[in-house]
Amino acid sequence: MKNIQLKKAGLKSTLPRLKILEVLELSESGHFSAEDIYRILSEQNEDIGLATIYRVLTQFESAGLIRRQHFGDGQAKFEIESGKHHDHLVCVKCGKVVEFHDQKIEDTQHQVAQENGFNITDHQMVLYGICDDPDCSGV
Amino acid sequence: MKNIQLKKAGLKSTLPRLKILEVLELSESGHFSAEDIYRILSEQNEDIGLATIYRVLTQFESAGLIRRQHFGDGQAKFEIESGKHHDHLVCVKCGKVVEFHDQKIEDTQHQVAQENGFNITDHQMVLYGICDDPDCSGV
DNA sequence: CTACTATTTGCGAATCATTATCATTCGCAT
DNA sequence: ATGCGAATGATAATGATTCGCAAATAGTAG
Repeated sequence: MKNIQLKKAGLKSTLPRLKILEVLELSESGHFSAEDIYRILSEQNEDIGLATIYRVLTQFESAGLIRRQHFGDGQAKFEIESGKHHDHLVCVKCGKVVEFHDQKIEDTQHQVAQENGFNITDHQMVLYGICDDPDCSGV
Repeated sequence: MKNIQLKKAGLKSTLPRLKILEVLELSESGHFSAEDIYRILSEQNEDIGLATIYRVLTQFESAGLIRRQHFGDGQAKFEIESGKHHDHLVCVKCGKVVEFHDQKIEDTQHQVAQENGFNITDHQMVLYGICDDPDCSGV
């Protein structure tokens, strides 16, 4: 279970860490801000301090359990590290986030980096737009 | 000159605006934080308040004179809107920023968005890596 | 099971980038 | 030169995130 995951990551199994991991893993949508997690846990009557959430998220990130994303609004979003690299489409109206992967783009990115003498360590691509949910494009 | 540019943008020609535009246009590197601009102007003994710089940058952005970029460090970077769309390579060691453009990637992005029912309004792609400056990859 | 020590947590204060407030100053048409 | 609305500067306020430190806890040794 989750306590094993934490052990592997070199982190003591504590209630806050288990609960936070649970929230991150449970959802489909999967892109949470620290504040989101704080709110969700509060609703479950788990009184975990916001500072702890930030600390734990940073530890999870270092341990490679999660990834930190920036979508242009002020706050960082966190998602489980699935191992499968992907990029994001973000709806600027409703905030919906869709993941996608395109090998052609990935390959080209590396090629471009090489041409410019860069050794790529990471990259981020976010496409902003309006999604086709009736609530969005419909209005 | 620059005061014409400001007029066209519907902005009064004032000293702070002229000076800020000057800084943005003068440099090669071309990616400044508000703080950078504040520091540069201070060194020229132009005592322009930081609040004004933020305000003016926001106005320039709305007017389409400049673009706001987020490179993952906390602060926004601003660059002159050249009209030619491009993306960025950022050196995580020395902070060097290189611009590039690849039509193949652009086309694919639109295609991906379409497949997912998104109507793209904007996008951002940043490749992070280590550049080939001796100071960087060499050390 | 109990005691011990190093970690971890919680709380509030601190920090950083950015924005808002508001009195003063400035640009520009009269 | 005058007047008025827009722009500026200094500072307080905000939102996200981090720090500092005392109190609570996990994992371990006995």
